[in-house]
Amino acid sequence: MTRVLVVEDDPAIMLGLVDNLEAESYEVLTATDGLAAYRAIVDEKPDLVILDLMLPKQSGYEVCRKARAERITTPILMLTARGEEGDRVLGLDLGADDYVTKPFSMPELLARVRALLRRAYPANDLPTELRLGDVVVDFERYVASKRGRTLDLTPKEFGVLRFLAARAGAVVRRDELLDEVWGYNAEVTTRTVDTHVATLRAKIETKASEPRHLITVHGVGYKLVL
Amino acid sequence: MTRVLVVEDDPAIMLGLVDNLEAESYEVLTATDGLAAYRAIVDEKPDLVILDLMLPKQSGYEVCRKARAERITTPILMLTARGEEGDRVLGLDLGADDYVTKPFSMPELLARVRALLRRAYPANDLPTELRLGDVVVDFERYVASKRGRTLDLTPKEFGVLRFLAARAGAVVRRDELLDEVWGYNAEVTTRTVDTHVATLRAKIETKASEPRHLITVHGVGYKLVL
DNA sequence: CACCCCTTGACATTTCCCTGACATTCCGAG
DNA sequence: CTCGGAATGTCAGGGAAATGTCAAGGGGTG
Repeated sequence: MTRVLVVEDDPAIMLGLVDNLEAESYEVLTATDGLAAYRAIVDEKPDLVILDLMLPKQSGYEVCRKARAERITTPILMLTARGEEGDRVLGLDLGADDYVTKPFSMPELLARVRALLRRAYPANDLPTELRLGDVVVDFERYVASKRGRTLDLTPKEFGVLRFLAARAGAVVRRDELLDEVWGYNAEVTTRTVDTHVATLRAKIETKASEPRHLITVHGVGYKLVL
Repeated sequence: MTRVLVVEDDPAIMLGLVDNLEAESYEVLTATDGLAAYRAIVDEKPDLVILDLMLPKQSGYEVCRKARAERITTPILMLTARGEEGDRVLGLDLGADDYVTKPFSMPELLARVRALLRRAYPANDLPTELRLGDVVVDFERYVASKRGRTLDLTPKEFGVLRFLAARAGAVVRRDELLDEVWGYNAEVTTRTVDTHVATLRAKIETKASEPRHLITVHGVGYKLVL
């Protein structure tokens, strides 16, 4: 079962979080100050951490920084209050993978938790390999080739291709791609997705102007046809 | 018809909410204090509650907690003011399903209402597939074919067809189609619907002048006959 | 510093949507 | 049954919106 560590000193918020996370059938661990949080991360190795920024003894981003310094890659979702605007950027810099500002809506937070888990542990529903005609992509090793020739794909291109492959055949909207590949609060235009699809086409399609695999569905998004 | 309970003590905000909700053709109930709100939730069993946080007699927070304690699962959308972001507001996860902060944008609020209702009552969902004689439509892949030959349908055509399919056999009025397919505040003539039905007929009917599936019900709307 | 990747903006191109005009059909009144 | 008005069918053009394309610039990294 997926284990989530919640670090929060406000009892009311803590209660809400625990209830809702348990309702989604996560196993929930708790901590109410920074030092305990860090110990829990190290000792319990949760699958995900929800970390309040303002904490007794040691702030959330201290915890975050320390964990990252120790090469702990557990995904961290930071909770920030509205006034702490500048901090949120800092939090992301220090290694948090996403953040939400308080007061937050529970459905949104749960959605982000799911998204983070999906991105961090892709083994579950993302493919490790893809074959498209004469193109072979190995998502684990980040290697791709076409007729034996190496294809240089960028990380984002791998990400886009992989997510499209996970839903092969179905249409994926641009904002879904942004949420999953770029992260939930990437401040990026949906047009960026188009460019990446374009460069992907240039690399994997035989004729980029007449794509046979990376298909545009006007007004909706893209789909990958095997 | 969907019934929405609005709990708000400020007459101006109340009026705006009621007007807009009724314009979206919800049936609107009202209450102006916490006690009346709780009674209304229990007695009237609305499909959704829009609940102001600061209320006379009993706060929205209290109402929410009491309702949840009684295992009432009606979706609750909490209204909070910007200044009220004390601990109590932050604790709203004790049962509210979503919140918006005042001042809020009406389109956003309406969007959240729709989202909550969709999540809470996923009953009359849209079909993912449709078979009409020799026509097959896959709404997920956005693919349609007739006797194996690909049919090029536009997004709006998919939308119209899908909604008609959801109510297969029943007559759907033009304004219903506009609301569902085009969106609630689309500024479009009902005649536009006719055009799209016409193009759909040209594509999926064997003889467009004698439709066997997309049937006109004079003076009312259209219906899809399987 | 040089390189790579990402992002964005401008511009070109494609696709689709809406409207208006006219033709046709439907339905109720007489 | 016939007629007239209203509703619907049909069609094509203007224009908006979505997407394709390309190049330039910024930020990070080695």
